[in-house]
Amino acid sequence: MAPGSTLPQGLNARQREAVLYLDGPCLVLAGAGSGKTRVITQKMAYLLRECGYQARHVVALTFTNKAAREMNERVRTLVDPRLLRGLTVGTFHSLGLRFLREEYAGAGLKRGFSILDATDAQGIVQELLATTDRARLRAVQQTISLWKNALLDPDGAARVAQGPDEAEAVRVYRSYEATLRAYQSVDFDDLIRLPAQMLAADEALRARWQARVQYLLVDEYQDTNACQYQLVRMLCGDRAMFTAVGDDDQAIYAWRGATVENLAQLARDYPSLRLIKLEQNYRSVQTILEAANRVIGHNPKTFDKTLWSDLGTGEPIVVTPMDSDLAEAESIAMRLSAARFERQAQWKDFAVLYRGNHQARVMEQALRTLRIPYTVSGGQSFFDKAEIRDVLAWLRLIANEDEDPAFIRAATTPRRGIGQGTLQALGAEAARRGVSLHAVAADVSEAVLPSARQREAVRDFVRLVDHFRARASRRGGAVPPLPGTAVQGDLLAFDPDPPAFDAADAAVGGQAVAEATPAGLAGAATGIDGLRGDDAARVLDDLLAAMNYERHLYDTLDERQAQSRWANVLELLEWLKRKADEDDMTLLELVQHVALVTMLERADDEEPDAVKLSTLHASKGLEYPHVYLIGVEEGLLPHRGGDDEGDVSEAAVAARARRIEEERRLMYVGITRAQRTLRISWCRKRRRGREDTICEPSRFIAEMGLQAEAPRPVGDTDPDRTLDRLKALLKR
DNA sequence: CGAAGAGTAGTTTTT
DNA sequence: CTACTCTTCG
Repeated sequence: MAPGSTLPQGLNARQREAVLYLDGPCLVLAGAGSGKTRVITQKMAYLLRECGYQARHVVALTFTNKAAREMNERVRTLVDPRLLRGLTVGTFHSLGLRFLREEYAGAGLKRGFSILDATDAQGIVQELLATTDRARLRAVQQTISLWKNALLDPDGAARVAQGPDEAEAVRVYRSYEATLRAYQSVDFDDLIRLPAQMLAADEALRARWQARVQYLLVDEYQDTNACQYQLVRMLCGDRAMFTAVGDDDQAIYAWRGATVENLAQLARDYPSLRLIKLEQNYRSVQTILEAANRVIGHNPKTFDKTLWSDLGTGEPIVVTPMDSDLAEAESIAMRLSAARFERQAQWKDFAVLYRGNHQARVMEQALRTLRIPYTVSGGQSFFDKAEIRDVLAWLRLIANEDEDPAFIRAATTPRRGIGQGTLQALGAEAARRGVSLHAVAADVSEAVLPSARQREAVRDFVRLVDHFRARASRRGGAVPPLPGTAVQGDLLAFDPDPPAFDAADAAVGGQAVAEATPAGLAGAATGIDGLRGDDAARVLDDLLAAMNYERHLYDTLDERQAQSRWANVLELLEWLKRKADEDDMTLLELVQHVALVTMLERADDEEPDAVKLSTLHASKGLEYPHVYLIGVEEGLLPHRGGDDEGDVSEAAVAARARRIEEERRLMYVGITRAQRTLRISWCRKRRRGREDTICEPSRFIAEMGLQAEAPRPVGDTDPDRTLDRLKALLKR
């Protein structure tokens, strides 16, 4: 589109209103498929091109990297690149990280603080709880996370905690926070909580950031939690120049602290809030929308909203009972083949959606036997793979030597003579002195480790780590600084205004209050953060060589696995080098960032022609011509929650009802992914653990109020004949 | 200390 | 069925 053409374009009246409204706070209730991304991107374009907003003053927040990426791409097609410099389109978490990168001192953090992912955090909780009971571990971690997201500190949590389990969780919460601080680390929740709290507490800080964020757009607003809401409010201030876009019917993240009430709360906090509803759906045929409307009609409504479309009636929705999950998968695989042929469609026109990740397994198997190409969404992320964590542990340790989890991982993989016993001894001493493992290891004494052999192993390891730390700190052949030397320089990749920070405060214990003086940054690229560009690439290669990691892989695994893992490591290296270069980030900044990133970036070349397998959660925001919704049974969808079945107390009943409502919204999300056809299946029998269980069809199927379709399994003969042909083919 | 083997438990959703 | 954990042995 030629810059200078009039915006907005190709919008309906409501969408247009949402884009043009700039007189104050604005809430857009955008039903599924009603073009909300279009509204946000067009509004950004409008702000930048027509209203004279500078890009660096406009911030758009999303929940997922995927959404952020998509928005970025779409806005790039609308606006001249020169006007986009400094524009922020990112997740809440990445904004929080950016904030902390500048304001770390105010949070009591050092510059090279680490971000612990869920796995790291779980390790800490496990240690504190001294249990390996998986369920209990998850429960406690979850509870702590919910408290954090509700802006409750351990004292606050103690006030609301009930029962012995929660009392214990409070205890763990307290130690957990102390541990994070000792590691100079933050977890995912802190990335939002800390900025929100700091902004609330410090007026000058608030003023500075409010000057920076002059217009804020928030996507998926129904999924915000108390922290995120607070952050939004603090960033907007009384000026309240923001647009929030959301859909209460698609709120599916209550389990991680999101509160739909934030939608209604917005109207209370901002009486001048302009409410705009988008109800025209551009995605689905009427049959599908009607079913979706009927299902969601069973939920109590905050905002009334009825989707409609003019895309025609469409084919009826088909519900099929299956004998087992295996039969379901095989049947769907065959149907997919048949349907692709009959409809002259592509594989990527089909999606199979399910409640839980584990359901993908059976489906994958069935697709593989029929040689149907597929991609699975979610699953374990690239950065969760063992080999990736192994390498990253080293980098993290170099960036932040206080981070014990990284120390432990790096010290023990590959094996280098440091095992349980050694670590225990180091750990005990570290606890006694209140310092990190690295600090103990750096000058390990005979009193701590009696065995000379162990001491030698530890010393070798520390030498290696320190070697790379020195390399990382060195610039142009200068002498490496001593350990503990203050880190200088504040090079930010994002070019924010004004450079909110000077550098020297790190030298005095990190608590110095920052003055908003424009920092003289010339020649400040010393210190550990200075590692960038070509240096980064060289150090990475050397580090990997020093780790002897490839050898380790081939020693411990069979050829095939070792090969694939090594390939992953190389890919990580390439990615790190490329990113460091592209985003002009230092390697160690990048290492921080990695916890937040999924490697979607490589999928951007072109998406392959493959059937999409996805959880319902991960499917939000996407659309497919033909959707198969599988495992639609009581107990799975709605998922049966905790074990408060017998509990008839008012609170428990209410909690159960709310859970069902959320599951219903999940069903709604699933239905509204479909553009043209929707097939739903459920299993009479399902393997659960070691036993088969009998299943009932989900109540949501009845709630769709479909035309009383006769429960004939051979309802459509044509595809079935194709199925038989395929079966015969397979036999041979 | 570490590797190989046997047993056992596990299945919601994600930044 | 698998992936992970705990145990035992070298």
